[in-house]
Amino acid sequence: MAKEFKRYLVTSALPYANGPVHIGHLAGVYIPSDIYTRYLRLRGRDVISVCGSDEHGVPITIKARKEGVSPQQIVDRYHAIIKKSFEGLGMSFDIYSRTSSATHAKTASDFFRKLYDDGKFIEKTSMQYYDEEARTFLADRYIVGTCPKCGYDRAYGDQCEKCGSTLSPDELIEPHSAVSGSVPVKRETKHWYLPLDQYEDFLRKWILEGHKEWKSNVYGQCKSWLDGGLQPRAVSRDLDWGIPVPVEGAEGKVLYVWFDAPIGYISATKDLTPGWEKYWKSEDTKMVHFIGKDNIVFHCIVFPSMLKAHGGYILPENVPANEFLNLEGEKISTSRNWAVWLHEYLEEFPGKEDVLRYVLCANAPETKDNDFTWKDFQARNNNELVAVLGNFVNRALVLTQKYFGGKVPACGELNDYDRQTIADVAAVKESLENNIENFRFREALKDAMTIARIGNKYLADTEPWKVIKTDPARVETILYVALQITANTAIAIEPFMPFSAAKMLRMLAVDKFSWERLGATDLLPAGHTIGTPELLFEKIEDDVIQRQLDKLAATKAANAAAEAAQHVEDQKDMIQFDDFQKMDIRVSTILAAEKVAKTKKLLKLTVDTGIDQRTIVSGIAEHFTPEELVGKQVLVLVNLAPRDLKGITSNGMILMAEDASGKLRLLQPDEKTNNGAVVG
RNA sequence: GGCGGGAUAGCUCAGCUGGUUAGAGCGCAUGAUUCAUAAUCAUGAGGUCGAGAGUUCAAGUCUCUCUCCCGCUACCA
Repeated sequence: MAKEFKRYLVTSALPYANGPVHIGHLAGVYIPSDIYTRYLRLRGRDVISVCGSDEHGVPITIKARKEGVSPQQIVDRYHAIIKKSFEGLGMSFDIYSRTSSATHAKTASDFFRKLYDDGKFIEKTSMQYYDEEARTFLADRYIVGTCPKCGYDRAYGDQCEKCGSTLSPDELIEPHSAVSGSVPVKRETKHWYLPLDQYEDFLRKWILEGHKEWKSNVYGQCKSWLDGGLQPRAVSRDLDWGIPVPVEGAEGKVLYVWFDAPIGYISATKDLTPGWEKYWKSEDTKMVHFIGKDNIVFHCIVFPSMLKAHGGYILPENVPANEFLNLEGEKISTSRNWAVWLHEYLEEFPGKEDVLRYVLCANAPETKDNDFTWKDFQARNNNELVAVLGNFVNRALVLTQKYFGGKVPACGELNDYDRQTIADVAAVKESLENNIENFRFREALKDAMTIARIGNKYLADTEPWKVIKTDPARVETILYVALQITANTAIAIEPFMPFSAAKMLRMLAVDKFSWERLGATDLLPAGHTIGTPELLFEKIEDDVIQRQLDKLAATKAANAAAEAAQHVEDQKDMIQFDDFQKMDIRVSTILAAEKVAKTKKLLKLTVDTGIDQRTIVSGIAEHFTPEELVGKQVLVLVNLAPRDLKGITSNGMILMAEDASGKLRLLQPDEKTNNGAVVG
């Protein structure tokens, strides 16, 4: 049932070049991808691993504008940082490319053009916001206004970063352009859509029937999308940063970043090798996409549909998406600087690349979100890498130096226990391979460590330091076996910890071992002289960990300060007394409150305004329970135009104050007052 | 709200198509040991498998309801 493949194409999600890479990216995508790739290489398979920076899209242009530099300067900066830090961690991409390259521009452009020429797109015109002053269409994120939910006055047209609500530009109060500050107008614009609905049958068959072996989070998500019905998806944008839509009359339009990014895998392969086509167009190539869970739909639904529409390309065999990694119990956030940045780690922990690789693999969010803590980092280093792996290697080598002057002793007759130990080591191979090929890297890493554990036990049980006094010949055999186990360890840890594996080879004075020899007992021939033992890993002391924790605490304090500062919003524009007089605010009493069905935030309130009893729908269900509201007096803006929410007409607005943490408070008279009392 | 994923020893996780006393690593306790970076080895104590119902001779494993966490999604003044 398992298909045979002649070659492998491994892709890793393109990091978005508006910031450096952090441990979340590594644990979710890059560490697994590198382990997989290195493993395949060791086995002598034909494999290439491609990656690169994703350098288009709106957020980069916003960041550039904020800093007063060009988008190109932004991506140049982060591309350099990311590329260098990946190298520092030992990521073994065959190529790390970028989507601002000439190859990519041509590849993506040609790809679009082919689909266009073959009539695979549908064209649609729609009304979009347009900035007349800057003469440009505005992406949702370029429209800024007041959030209708929380009142934050710098909410974007697609999302409010204060309260996290998803928005559409139409919902913003007083929308204005982030480019010029002018009030945008709606104007007609044409875009190209990929009719995903036409690929439903194909996707259903391919994924739901053909790939039941995919991870449950991936399969489930795909099923959810397919069952919900797919919609045509726009693949172009009105923007001046990106790859121009290669069609007449498409000035000012570029390819949607999610259309061009996955094509980046193809262009990277082209830059790598003239023989790129055999990796992308031969059915006997196994393509695997390593991504995070936020990317599932693009890699399982959109990109495959694009490839299918184009024709001639293979589809991914598997898309092993990981969940997310948290940091010290909180979500990693680039904007809030809540992260451990790879480039900083490499500077602060020189020579400890493998420690990070080990910890992130051992704690990878393979089945659910996980938490990275510095304390766990320290414990895994000290109790596992130092105590189990480093210690075993050290014992074996030091004993060899001590008793045999660094020469591998001859192997005498093996007893039953020796044979059993050797068999135990050999047995690890199958499990390890099986786990890696099925993307269970945590388990695979455990397997690799098992070899060192077996080694420690072997030495404890055979006690060469005692036997040397009575039976030196037996010690020769014991250390011969122990050294073979050491050599086996070096092979097994290579995909996970390449730096340490290389160091072990140096200590053993060996060039390389082939993976296929894992389990062998003649890796180091008798008489071979090994090198000088060094420590493979070092203990990490408390003060080092404390420094990292202090750093995070400082970040937290800085964020809190920034939030507090941000909270006191600028005074709004002056108004005249008459403007204020227009507002009719009354003291009212809440008579009844109930949750609006099928919503999370809405409460349907019945209030007595003194004027009448009326219904008001308010988005406060996350802050108040219906019970605690009933009987309370509040201030109500009663002459606000009615608005329908979830089919219920809301006649007015309850006035609230929001504190720095986002919590809402009711405003009420300090003493019970008659309903209908005028506020002014 | 809809959909998907997750909830198993103090911590991080395994538990395949339901079947004897629920496993591993770390931590903890006790003992052994000293070649080794006070590392190692052995033994042990820790779990009403998120809550509640149901199907079954038998459920962590199937069904339903609920709670919490994460993601996607949605006309939430």
